[in-house]
Amino acid sequence: MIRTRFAPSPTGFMHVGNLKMAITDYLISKQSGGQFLLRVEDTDRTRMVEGAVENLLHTLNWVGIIPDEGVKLGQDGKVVQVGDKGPYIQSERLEIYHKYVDELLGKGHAYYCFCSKERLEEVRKKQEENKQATGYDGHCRDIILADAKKRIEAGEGAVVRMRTPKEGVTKFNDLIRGEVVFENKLVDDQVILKSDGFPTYHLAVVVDDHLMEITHVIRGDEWMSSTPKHLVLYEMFGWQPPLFAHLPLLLNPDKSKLSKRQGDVAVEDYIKKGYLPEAIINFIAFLGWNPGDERELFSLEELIKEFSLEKVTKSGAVFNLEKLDWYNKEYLKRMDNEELAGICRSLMMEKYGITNYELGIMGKILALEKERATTLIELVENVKFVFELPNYDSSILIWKKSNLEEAKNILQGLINSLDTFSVQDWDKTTLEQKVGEWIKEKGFGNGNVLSPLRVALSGQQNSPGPFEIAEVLGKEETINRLQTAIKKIT
RNA sequence: GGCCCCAUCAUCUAAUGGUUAGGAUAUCUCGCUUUCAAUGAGAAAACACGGGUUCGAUUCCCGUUGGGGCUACCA
Repeated sequence: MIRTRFAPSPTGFMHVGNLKMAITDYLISKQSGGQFLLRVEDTDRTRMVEGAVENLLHTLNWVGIIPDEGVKLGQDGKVVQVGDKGPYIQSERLEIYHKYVDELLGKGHAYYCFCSKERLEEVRKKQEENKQATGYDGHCRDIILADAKKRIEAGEGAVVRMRTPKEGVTKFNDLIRGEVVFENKLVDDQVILKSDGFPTYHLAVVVDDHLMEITHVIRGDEWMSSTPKHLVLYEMFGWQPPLFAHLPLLLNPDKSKLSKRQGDVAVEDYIKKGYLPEAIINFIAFLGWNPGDERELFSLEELIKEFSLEKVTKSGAVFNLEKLDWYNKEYLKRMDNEELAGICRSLMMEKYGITNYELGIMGKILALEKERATTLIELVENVKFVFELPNYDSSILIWKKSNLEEAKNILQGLINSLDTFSVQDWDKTTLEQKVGEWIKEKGFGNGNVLSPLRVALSGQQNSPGPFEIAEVLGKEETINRLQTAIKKIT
C-alpha cells in the first residue's frame, strides 16, 4: 500500500508545477489503494502568505483531488487536520524536530555552528574565486557539545548542522531516472535547525516522511540534488528511506523552469480564464507521460487506472498553452448542456444581469457557441448576441453579388412565411425544413436567404446556424429581429 | 565555477539493433457547407554532433555541444 504526500509551502497561490506533483502523488497512491496526504511545510516564517493554505486546498478541491489524510477542507470549508500521525502542519511540530535534533547532537551526527552570516559569505566568495565547490568549511565542526551549550546558555546565537560523512558515496535508485550517485565529500554540512528554532526543509521532510510512513516521495526535479542530504539523515537516524521519484520540471517556452515572468503559472489564473478542471488535469498529466498508445483524453479516474511512473519521461516539458486550449475545447464540446449551464451560471448572471436562471434554457443558449469557444469566458462572451443584438451595418446583410434591395425583399418574404409557422413547430429541424421548402419554391439560392437571415438574427456574419439561433430566440424575437434588419435598410 | 539531470518534428510525445521513424497540438491545402466552428482527406515538419561496438545504429557505450536544476539559517 503506497502512501504519498503533497507538501506545499504556504507562500502563495498554487503553481501549475505544484499541481503536477500533487496529481502524480495522488494518482500513484490511489492506484494502489493507498493514501494521499497533504502536509503544510511552513518552516520559513518570512515567506508565509495569509490565506495560502485555504487557496491551495480550494484549488485541489476544484480539480477533484482530495487528501485522505493531513490538512484538508472540512465540511464547512474550514481547514482541518485529519489522521493519527499529526499534526500535519510543520510549525506545530517543533517539539518533535527538537527531539530528533537532540538525538543527532547526542550521537555526534550534528553540531552547533556559531558562524556569522558575514563569515559564511566570505567563505563562499573565496571558494567561488578559487573555482571550488561551495559549502560549509567545517569551522565549528569540532566544537565540543558541552562548550557549545555553554555558549548558547550565555546567549550566543547558533544553528545546528548535520555532520555529513566526507568519504564514500551516497546513491539511490530513482524510480524515474535509475541509479544516481553523489560523492559524500560534496554533501554539505547542511543547517538542519535554524537560529529561530525552526527546522530547515531537509530535517523536517525526513522526520515527517518517516513518522508519517510515506512510502514514495514523489517530487520535482529541483530536489534531486538535495536527496543525498536526506539519505544521509535517514542513515543517521537508522531509518529505512522511502522510494524516490523526481519528476521532470515544467518549462517556459524558452525551456527554463516555468516562471511567472513568461505567463500565468497560478492554477487560479487558469480557473479565472475559464478552463475546465478536466482539461487542466488531462493536459498536465500528459506533460511528461502518456499511456503508450494514441489515446489522448483521460479523466482522473482513468488516469488512476493507467498512470505509471515507468512511463514518465525524463526530460522537462514546455507548458504549451495551445495544447491546453485544445483539451479545453474537447471537454467543452463533450459537456452536457445543462451541466455547462450550471458551471457558467454565475458568469452569465454577472455578465447579462439575468435573475431567474433556467438551466435548460441557458444550456440551449450556451450550446449555440460551445463548439466555437475555447474557454468558459469566451463562451459566455460569444453568446452575447442572444441578449443584446449588436449594432451592425446593413451592408453585411448582402450575400455575395446580391444587393440591399434584394436582401430586403427576402427578409420581408421570410417574415411573411415565418409568421405562418406555429409556435409549437418552432424548432430548428422544422424551421430548416420549412424555410428550405420556401427557398426552393421562390427559386432563391441558399446563401441569398440564409446569410441575411443569419445577420439579422445575430448581427454577425460568422455565427451558429440561423435556425439554431431562431429556435433559441423564439418566434416573436426572431420576427422582431428581421423587422429591425429591414428598418436598417430603409 | 562545482555537482546532478536531460537530449526524436515548432511543441507534447511513440517506437525500434534493420520501420516509408508513428500519433497529437499548432501551421498550410483541399472537400463538405449559408458563414464561422466542427468534421473528412492530405501536405510540410524530427532522431544535436563526433567517435566507437556491430554485418547494420536514431536505438548500446564514450566524448563533445546544447539545455536545465541545485549550489541559503527558501522550500
